[in-house]
Amino acid sequence: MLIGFEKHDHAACIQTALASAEAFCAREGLQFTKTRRRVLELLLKEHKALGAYDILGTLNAEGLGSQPPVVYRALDFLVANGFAHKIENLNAYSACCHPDKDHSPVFMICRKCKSVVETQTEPLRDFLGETAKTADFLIERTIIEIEGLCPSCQGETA
Amino acid sequence: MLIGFEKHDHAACIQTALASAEAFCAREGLQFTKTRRRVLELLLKEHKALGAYDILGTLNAEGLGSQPPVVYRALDFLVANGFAHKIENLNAYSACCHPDKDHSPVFMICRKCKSVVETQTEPLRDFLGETAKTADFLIERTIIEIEGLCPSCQGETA
DNA sequence: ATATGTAATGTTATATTATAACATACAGGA
DNA sequence: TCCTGTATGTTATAATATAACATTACATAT
Repeated sequence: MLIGFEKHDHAACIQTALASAEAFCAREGLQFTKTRRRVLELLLKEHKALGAYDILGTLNAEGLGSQPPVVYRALDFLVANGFAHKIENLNAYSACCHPDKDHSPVFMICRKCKSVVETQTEPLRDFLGETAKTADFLIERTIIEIEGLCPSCQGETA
Repeated sequence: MLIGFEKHDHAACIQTALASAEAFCAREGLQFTKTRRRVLELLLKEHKALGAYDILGTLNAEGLGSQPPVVYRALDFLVANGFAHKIENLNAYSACCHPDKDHSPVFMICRKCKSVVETQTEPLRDFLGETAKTADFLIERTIIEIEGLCPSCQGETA
């Protein structure tokens, strides 16, 4: 299991994220329903991006829903509340690794194994803020995705 | 017409970009065919992102092709050679404003009017390079998109 | 406990974006 | 001329996403 492409205690990683989401929902009066929780669990399983229809396949097998709106609603909820992110480059979704902090994430995405590492970005944020200010542009969201090869995929053939 | 959300001589803008693409193709032995040129012209018309099917609609009306592969092939060519960029956030395409330089573009995208401004990013690039080096990640492409409201859309209702 | 309003879910259908696969044409060099 | 690589034409389908509307669950005010 990888984070920053390094091994880590992933079980703890999952528990922390779930507990954090649960606490946040309780605090904000949001419903952390069965389907929403399950989708977040699936996203947390590995540090990879999952497509909506991959997730839907699992939900369907588990009797939690078989139609696209089911998974898109759950994903919208998770993204809106900062528990997950959409990886625009892949049209796929990834659990958030830093759900507590207000942040503009930077993703490193391996084009080969689809592993996703999320890091932080204060300096870039400032720089982009300056850029936007110059153009009188109002920033609502920043998308920073780095596509390439993770350490373990660099050695392998093509 | 806008660039950096300001008025400019857009006719010149278009001519420069087309001439630059033409010269590049001549130099590299690439075929700047009728369809490829037309798609680039359409992308250059305004500093907005166009969807593949919008472009296809025009091509079809002009007898240049009616099937999706026609437009996707042209777009692939333009993107591969740096004449256009894909805006991942919109699943749409935008002409490149700086086709001569090797660059990692930064896009400011108005979610309301879909206007797109492309700027440059040396400092970010260095910073992302550092980040990637730390993680031993090999960068192949960087995607930086800022979503928000352009100056003229900020005043308007909603 | 019951009515009411809001949030969530179920379901059908369809829109939008993108590619696979294979056939044909065409240009330039051996 | 033939070969080869590039481009185009065409059919079909895959993959991603949303609209629209019906139904259910749930909190809470009465």
